[in-house]
Amino acid sequence: MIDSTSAERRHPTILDVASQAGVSKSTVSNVVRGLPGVSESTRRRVRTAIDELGYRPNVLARQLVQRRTSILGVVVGDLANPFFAAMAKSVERHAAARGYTAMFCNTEGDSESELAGVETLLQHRVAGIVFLAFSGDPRTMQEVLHHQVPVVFVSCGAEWGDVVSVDDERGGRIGTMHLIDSGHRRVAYLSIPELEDESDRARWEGYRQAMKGAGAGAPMRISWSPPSDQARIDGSERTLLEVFAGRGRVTAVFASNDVAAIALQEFADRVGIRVPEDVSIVGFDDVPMAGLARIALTTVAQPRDELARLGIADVADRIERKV
Amino acid sequence: MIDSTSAERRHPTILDVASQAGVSKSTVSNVVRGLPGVSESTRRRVRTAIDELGYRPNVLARQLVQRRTSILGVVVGDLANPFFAAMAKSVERHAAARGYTAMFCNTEGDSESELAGVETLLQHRVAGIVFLAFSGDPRTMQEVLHHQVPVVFVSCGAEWGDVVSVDDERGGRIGTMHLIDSGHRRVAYLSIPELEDESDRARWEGYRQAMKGAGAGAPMRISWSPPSDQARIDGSERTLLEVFAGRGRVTAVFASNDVAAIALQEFADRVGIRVPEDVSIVGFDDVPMAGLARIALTTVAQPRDELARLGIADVADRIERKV
DNA sequence: CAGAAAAGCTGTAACGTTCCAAACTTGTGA
DNA sequence: TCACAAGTTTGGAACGTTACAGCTTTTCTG
Repeated sequence: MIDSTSAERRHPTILDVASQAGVSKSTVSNVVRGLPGVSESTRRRVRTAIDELGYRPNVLARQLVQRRTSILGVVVGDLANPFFAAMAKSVERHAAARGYTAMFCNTEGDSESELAGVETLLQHRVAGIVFLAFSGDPRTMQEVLHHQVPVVFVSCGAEWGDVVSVDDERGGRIGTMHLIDSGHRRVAYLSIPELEDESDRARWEGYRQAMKGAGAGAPMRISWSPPSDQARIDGSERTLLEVFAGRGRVTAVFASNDVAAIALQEFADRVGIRVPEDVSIVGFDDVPMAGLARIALTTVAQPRDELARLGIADVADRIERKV
Repeated sequence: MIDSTSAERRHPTILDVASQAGVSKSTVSNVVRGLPGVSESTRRRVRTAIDELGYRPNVLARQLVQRRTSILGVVVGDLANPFFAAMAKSVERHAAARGYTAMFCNTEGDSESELAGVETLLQHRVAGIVFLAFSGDPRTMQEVLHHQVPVVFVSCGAEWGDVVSVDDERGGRIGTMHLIDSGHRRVAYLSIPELEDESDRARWEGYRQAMKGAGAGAPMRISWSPPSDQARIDGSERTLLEVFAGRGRVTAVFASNDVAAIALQEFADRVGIRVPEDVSIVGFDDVPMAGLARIALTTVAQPRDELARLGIADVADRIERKV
């Protein structure tokens, strides 16, 4: 028995509009796309039909025949990380402003998820990809290169494709110099293993240069994974603790990013090290929460919104063949 | 003249694979989708061809014929807001786990962008929509209802559609009770106008009940937009200052969300009000940064990840007609 | 007023899949 | 050896658009 009550209403198509308005689908298509060569009266008639039926063009069909979408893939490391969140927001905004829709994929810094995410994006035939984080995995690179999709790396490094980013090396130098100028000699460099990438490398380089140039102490690199369970001090933390105690202790830290800086600050609080009395911290990125009064964190600001704008402009231009 | 050097290589299609493997497109389709009824030898041959050509099925075409996508629209208020960021991340993760790709649109709390965003999602024929924020605009409602797309509101209210959310009223009551139990009588309720929604209303209701039930002072509502320029104290802040000074001053604040709580904390720092000595603050949401040691904020936790899971499960089940 | 040009409109062929009924292969038992 | 079933494989019709050549009209032009 046919159940007529649950008759599934379907999206009206361009043909429905065409017959309702008494014209051909081509004409409807022209009206929808705002092309010239349609008389004002016809245009009105079609518009009315569209409103009456609540017609919305099927982007999928459109994109299938045009062989390109208006979707931009965005690969992000961790949406919950304030830096990425702020970046993601800007990217979304600029993409929308240029007529693109953003499709995000979160990698958690894991190259498997990154690969899976990129694969999904490519299957959706995204017009371009914006990397806000990149593991460097060659498989991902292969995948992207093979599909010849315009790619831009924003604020994260790669040895291929366009890169839009602040001068990390310079930033590293500036931040470190700030500490040295404040009288510190023993300045350590702190990074989080999960977030180590090209940018980190460049910042480290800037740090090294500054230390060397100023004749300060030997460069010292700390790679530390903040524990998720903040309850107790584990082995790695005991080691960390030594760095700030005893002879030749470090008096200042240049953190590769604000997340590291904040984690360190928090660690210091926990174990009774005072900031900035016992140790000074400078971060990188200037994520929103770094500005909170109680987290007195000196930081090297990144022009996030500008980076996002440039990144989108780059892919968009290439998609639209303007370059 | 034909420029053969820049010959634009195109994505291989199912037909390319078919001829390479010497079978029909139907067979390739069956292999790709892992359907039974294909001999092992054929399956292998097709797989080889796929690898050789780097074939990736065109999701657009697939979805066009199936008349449904595996894209989930996610409407979010402000990606840079830690609460939404954390939520968005969970949503993305759970969606991916169930085979859906998330397409975000950021509304900035503006109902025009919300409408535009939803329209875009609908044009992309998303399989469902998850609202993490909703303005209540009837036009948005109309749009969604007309297209009969499964919708779920996570942690934000609406008078229609499914809602997954914590019991805001109860949360408001608990948070307020906590303050009253600590001996406070004059407890104010603080919200940020831009973030006022159904949830806020319910929390306010819980607050009111607690105040009334405990025979504490009269309910007092503060609606305050934290200034973006934190440099100087403007008019609205002068008023706010009065609340915490003089006779009958407020000794505790229940903040509608952590963003408000943190803004208030920051304000207090700036003008020299000590927390919790001079005033106690309880927030709602438990956003990641609220846990930072130096921001000693009491907060009513939201089971973010659980909410996200439930939300996704809800739409996904409905999309898949399991419900 | 013929002929040309312009304007408006339409029909058909893609786009790359899935779906499904029909057509082949085998293998089996009578 | 034949009929029949089960297991494979296939061709063609969708899906809802856009692109574009071609067909009518209408409007100029001399």
